[in-house]
Amino acid sequence: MTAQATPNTAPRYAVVGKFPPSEKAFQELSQYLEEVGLNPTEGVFTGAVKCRTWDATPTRTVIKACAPYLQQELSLLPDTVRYVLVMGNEALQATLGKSGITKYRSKEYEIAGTGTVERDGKVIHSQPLIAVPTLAHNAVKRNPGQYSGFMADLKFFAAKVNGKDGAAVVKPPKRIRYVLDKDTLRALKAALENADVVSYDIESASDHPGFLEKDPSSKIVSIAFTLVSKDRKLSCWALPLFHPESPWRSNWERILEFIRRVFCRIRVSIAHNGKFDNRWLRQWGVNRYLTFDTMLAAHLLEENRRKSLKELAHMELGVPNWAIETKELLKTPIMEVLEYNGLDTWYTYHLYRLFRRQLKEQPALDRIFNRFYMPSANEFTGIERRGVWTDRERLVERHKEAVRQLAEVDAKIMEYVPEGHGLKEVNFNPSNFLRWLLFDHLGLPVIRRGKEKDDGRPGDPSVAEGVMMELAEHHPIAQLLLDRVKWNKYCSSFFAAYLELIDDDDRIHTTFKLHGTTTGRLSSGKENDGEKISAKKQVRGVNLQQVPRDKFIRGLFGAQPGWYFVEFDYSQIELRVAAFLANEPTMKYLYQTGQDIHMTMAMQMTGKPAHLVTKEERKKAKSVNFGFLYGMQWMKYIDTAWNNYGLRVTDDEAKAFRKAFFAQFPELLVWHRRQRAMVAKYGRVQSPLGRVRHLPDIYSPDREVKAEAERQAINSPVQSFASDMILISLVILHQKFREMGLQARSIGTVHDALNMEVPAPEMGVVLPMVKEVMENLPLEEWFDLHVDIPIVADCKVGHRWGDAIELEGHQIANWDPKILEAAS
DNA sequence: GTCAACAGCGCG
DNA sequence: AAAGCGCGCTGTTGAC
Repeated sequence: MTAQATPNTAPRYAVVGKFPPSEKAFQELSQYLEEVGLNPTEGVFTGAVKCRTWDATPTRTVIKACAPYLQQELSLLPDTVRYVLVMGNEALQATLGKSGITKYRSKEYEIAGTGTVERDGKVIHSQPLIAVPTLAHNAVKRNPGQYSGFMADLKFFAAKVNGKDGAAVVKPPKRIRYVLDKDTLRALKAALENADVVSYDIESASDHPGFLEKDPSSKIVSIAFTLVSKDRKLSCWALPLFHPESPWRSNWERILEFIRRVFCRIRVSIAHNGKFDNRWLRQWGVNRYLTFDTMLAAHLLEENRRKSLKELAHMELGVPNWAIETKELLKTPIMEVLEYNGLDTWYTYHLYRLFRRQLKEQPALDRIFNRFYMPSANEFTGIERRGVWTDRERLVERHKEAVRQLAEVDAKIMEYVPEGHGLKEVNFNPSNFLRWLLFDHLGLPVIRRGKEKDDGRPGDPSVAEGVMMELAEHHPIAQLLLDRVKWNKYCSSFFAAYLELIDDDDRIHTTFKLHGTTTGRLSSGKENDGEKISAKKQVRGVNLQQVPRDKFIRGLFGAQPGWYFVEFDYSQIELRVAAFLANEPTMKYLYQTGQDIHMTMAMQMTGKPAHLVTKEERKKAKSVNFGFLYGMQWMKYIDTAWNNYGLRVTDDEAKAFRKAFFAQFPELLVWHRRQRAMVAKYGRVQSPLGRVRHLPDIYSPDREVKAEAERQAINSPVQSFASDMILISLVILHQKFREMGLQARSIGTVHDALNMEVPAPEMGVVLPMVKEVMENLPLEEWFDLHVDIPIVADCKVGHRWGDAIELEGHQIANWDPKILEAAS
C-alpha cells in the first residue's frame, strides 16, 4: 500500500494522490513536506486508484470503483492520524466524492464513512478523518504559477497535523462589543467620533438574491466596525440593525442615521470589496468614501491569487475560517451574526496593515492604488447604482421581433426534420439531437470534433460557426442554423436578461469587478458568483461590456429625455501602446501622420481601396493585426481568415502574410524578444505605469505552458496600460464634473471606452472637456512617463447608444444638436 | 434536483 | 507538432 518502508513510528497523517506514489514521486513529495515541517516517515501515502492500468487518466467509474477500498484503507488507520492531504481531482473524487479541485482546495472537510471502526468488540479507529484538498504535485510542476498557493495549502495542512491552529499570526479580538442597548450605542458613537481609522462591513439580506440594494425587500441586517482611536487603541464593535432579534429592528434606519456623520468623518476607511457595502449604505443615506479596499490591494499586489476575505486571512494571517454555515442571516441567531460580522472587520483591518506595508515597498503600485485605483472604485459605487437608461418600449417591441425571427428560422429548419424521427425532443441548440440530424440523418461530413472523452472515445462533432460555414457549402440547413444562432443568442442571452433586470426607473444595472482580470481590465456581470448569494436560486446578471454592436440591441440603451448618450473611446489604443512600447518607427510614423493601421491591413486583405473598405471589413482586419501583434502563428491565421472573411488561405500564403506583417513593423519582433527575456529573468512583467503581471508559468518544463506565458508577457503591459488610461480618465472627469457643478456623469466603461450621460445644456462644455482630458492624461506629472505617440479619443453622441453618430473634431468643439437631426 | 465540465459566442 | 490576449453568460450533457 505504501511506496516507502513502513514507518517505525505511529503515522501522524495520510496523503492521497491519484496513484500510490512511485519512488520518484515520493522523493519529490517528501521535499515539499519537509519544507513545511512534516516528517515524511510519519506519513502514510496512498492513491485513489489501486489498480494501475494502462490508462493514465482513470475515469470516474474507475475512481468510483476504487473509492470503497480507499475508504476502508483510511478507516483502518490508527487514531494518531486525523488529517489527510488530498492531492488532485482524482483523490478529491475518491475521498469526498466531489470534483473541481480548485474550488475545494485550501479548506477542510470531513470524509464520510471514516468514522468509528470496531473489530472484535474493540474500537480501532474512533473519529472521522479530515481531508485537506490541494493540487496534485505534478500539476504544480507543470504550472509553477501554482506553487505559492500549493505551499500555502501544505502549510495549512502541516499546522493542522501539528495541532498549531492557535498559532495564527493574528489573534481574534479579545472582545467584540455588541451594541444591544442605548449605553453601548452612545459608547459606539463616541468611539467613532474618536477614531482615526475604521474598518467596516455590513451584512445584508434580500428576498431576491442578486438584486440590488434598491429592491424593496433589501435590508441591512447588521454593521460592524474595527476602530483605531486617536491614541492608537483597537476596538471591535457589532451593531445589529434589521436582524429579527435586534433591539433596533423597528427603527434601524434611525440608528444608522444616528451614527452616520461620525462614521463618515473618519479619516481612513477600510473595507473588503467596499463598493458593495458602500452601495448599500448609500441607499440609506450614508455616503462613506472608501480610502483602502483590501480586496483591491490584494489584487494589485498579486493578481493571480484568490481574493475572498476568508482565503486571504487564511493565506496571509494564518486565520482559520470563521464563516457561519448558513447564508440565511435572518434565521441565524443574532450573536452568531454579530460575531461573524465583527470578525470580518477585524481581519480586514489586519489585512490592511499588511497590504499597506507591501504597497509602500512598491511605490509604483502604491501610486496606482492611490492615484486612480481607489478613486475609481469609489466612482463605480455611483455608476452601478445609477445603471444605464433603457428604452423599455423598444425593449419589449424588439424582444417580440426577435422571438418572431427565431420562430421563423426554426420553422424553416423544421422542414429538414423527418416525421417520427423517434428521438427525444427537437433541439436546435448544440445538442445530441442536432448532431444526429446533421451527421447521422443528413449525412453531412464531420469537420471538427470537440474534446476527447475521458475514456478515450472521440469528442462530439463540432457544430460551431466555422464548421457551419463549411457545411453551408454542402447543405442549406447550415445557413439556417447560422442565422438561428444570432436570434437564439439575442433571445436567451440578451433580451431575457434585460427584461428581468430593468428596474422601475427603466435602468439596467451591472456590477463591475475592478479585480476581475489579471491585466487590470474590469469585468462586468452579476454581483457575486458564490460567496454572498445562495447557490440554490438562479441569479441572472448582465455583462454590459458585451452588448452586441448590432443597432437592434445597442439601440435599446441610451439617455433619458433631455439627456444625451455620449461615448468616448480611445482610437486603436492597444496598437498605439504597442507602438510606444516597441518604439516601432513605422507604426509611430503612421500615427504621427494620422493614419489608420487597421485600414491598411483591411486594404491588403480585401484588395480594395480605402474608400471601398466597409466598417465591418476594417473591424475584421483589426483582429488580424491584434493576432499577429500578440503572437498568432500562421496556422491560426488560416482559421482567422476563414472565420472572419470566409477567405481560403493556403499554408504558404498564411506564412507569407505573417512575414509581411512583421517586415512592415520590424521592431515588434525585437520587442517580443525583449519581453520574453524580461519574463524569463524576473518571472514577471510590468506595464509602463508599473502594474505587475506575475507569470511563474514561464518556468514550466512544458513548452506549451511556457510559450503561453511568453505571449502573455507581450500582451499584458499593453492591455494593462490601455485599460488604466480609461480608469484615469474616469477619475479626472468625475472630479471635473463635480468641481464645475455639472450633472454629466459616467455610466460605464467598455475596456477602451467611457460611456456617459450628459444633460442637453451641458453638452457644449462637456464634449470638448472630455476629449481634452482623455487625450492629455497627466502621465508625466503622475507617473513620470512620457508617451511620444499621439493619443486620440473618438466621440459618438446620440439619444441611444446604437444610434449614436461619430463627431468630427470641430463638431466636438462646437456642439450643435442639429448635427443629430441632420444625421437622422 | 445539483454539480462540474464543456462548447459556443457576445465584447474589447 | 503546435501556440493571439483579456473576460461572462447560456445551454447541454453526464454523473451523482
